[in-house]
Amino acid sequence: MFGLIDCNNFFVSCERVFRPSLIGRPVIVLSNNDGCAVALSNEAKALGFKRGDPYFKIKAQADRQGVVAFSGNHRLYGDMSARVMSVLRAEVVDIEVYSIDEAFLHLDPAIDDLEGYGRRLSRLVWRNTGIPVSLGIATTKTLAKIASHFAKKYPGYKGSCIIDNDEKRLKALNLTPIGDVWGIGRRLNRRLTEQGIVTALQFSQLERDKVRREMTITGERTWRELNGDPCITLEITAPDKRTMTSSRSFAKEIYDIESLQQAMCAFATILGRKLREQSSYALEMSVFVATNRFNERQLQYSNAVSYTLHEPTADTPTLARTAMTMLKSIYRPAYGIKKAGITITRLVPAECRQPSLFADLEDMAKRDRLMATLDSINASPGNPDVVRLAAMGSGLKDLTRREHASRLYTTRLADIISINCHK
DNA sequence: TCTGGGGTCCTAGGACCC
DNA sequence: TCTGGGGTCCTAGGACCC
Repeated sequence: MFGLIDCNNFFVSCERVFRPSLIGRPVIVLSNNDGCAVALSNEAKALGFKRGDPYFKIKAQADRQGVVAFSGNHRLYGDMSARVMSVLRAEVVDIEVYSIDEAFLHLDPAIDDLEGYGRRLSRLVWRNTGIPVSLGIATTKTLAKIASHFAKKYPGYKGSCIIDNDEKRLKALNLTPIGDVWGIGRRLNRRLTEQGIVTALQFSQLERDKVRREMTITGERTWRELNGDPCITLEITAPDKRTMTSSRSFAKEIYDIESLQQAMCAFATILGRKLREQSSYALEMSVFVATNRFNERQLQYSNAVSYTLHEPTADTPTLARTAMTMLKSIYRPAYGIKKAGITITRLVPAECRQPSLFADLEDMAKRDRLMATLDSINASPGNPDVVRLAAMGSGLKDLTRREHASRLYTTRLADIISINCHK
């Protein structure tokens, strides 16, 4: 059997662990720049706020209604996620970490009371981490997803819902709008709805060949999974990333190249660290800039340039220097840049790294050692990112807005919570 | 004034090979 | 007047996910 654990309103729940007084109150977590609402508590949803709402449009109403807003604190969320996953890993046979707030599980079919087991597992995660979760159990991943929606929606399930026979399956599919099915996005939802297919049950009763023809192999897989035919497997080890991007929107339009170069250094720093984390090297890099697409009065400009490096690299200074040079070729002083970033592609694993014919191997080894040392210093919990490129200046801090940030409760010693006990 | 960031998979069509 | 057959690789665009 497959299980799908989904953390409820994950970012909001992370904030509430350290501010329990916010439990039961409307809370939202904002995207970069305090731009959009990306996570909402049930109370905030009940007030009509939606994921994706621009904060500046809802702020007045949110303030009036006592909504507490947080800037995204992704370091905290990443650490809380790791805690949740480690609790799960200790309990189940196999686990696929599917996203920051979700994991698929292989459950031992020998367990006779899966329903009770699921409830105990949900409760254990909550007890050990403070994060409330919903668990769905079924014979396929897609059905487990549906089961988890029910577990989340109806408190009666006590955190765990199981679909283990055809009667339950058909009932659940009939109650599930087609757009809520994993694999059916906005476009397909509209197309199917136009054809009168509005529930998952109706979709599952279409002719298989027709689904294959109109929705390709991915649609057919969803169809099979809904019909109880498992064809999406558990991926226990995450494959290496094939591309990586680091990009940001800025708080204000940027006209000067110095600030953009500073941002490039910050992006290169992030990508260098991520490359080294998965022991990969990048062979190609592209840099992009864009004006504010929402500002209709402004002349629009967006451009990108890409470049093949002389040899695969994961060296932050090399990435930064390259990006800054590339930036110059697309930089136009007349345009206010609202968003910029770097994408690296053609990533190769360490064992396939081929230096150029003229490479200075000693220098390469030296740079590798330097980066390893840098990573180990910056990994220290007391003070993350102490060593960085001078060209980075204050990095993205000055260029982005984060007015409602919470603390790094779990990864920075100075931010640890203190509790005052009164008699 | 203020609108996120980071990924993957699949297919069609063009380029190119023998 | 007549112009093969079979294959791979790459990329852009569209779809999806969180």
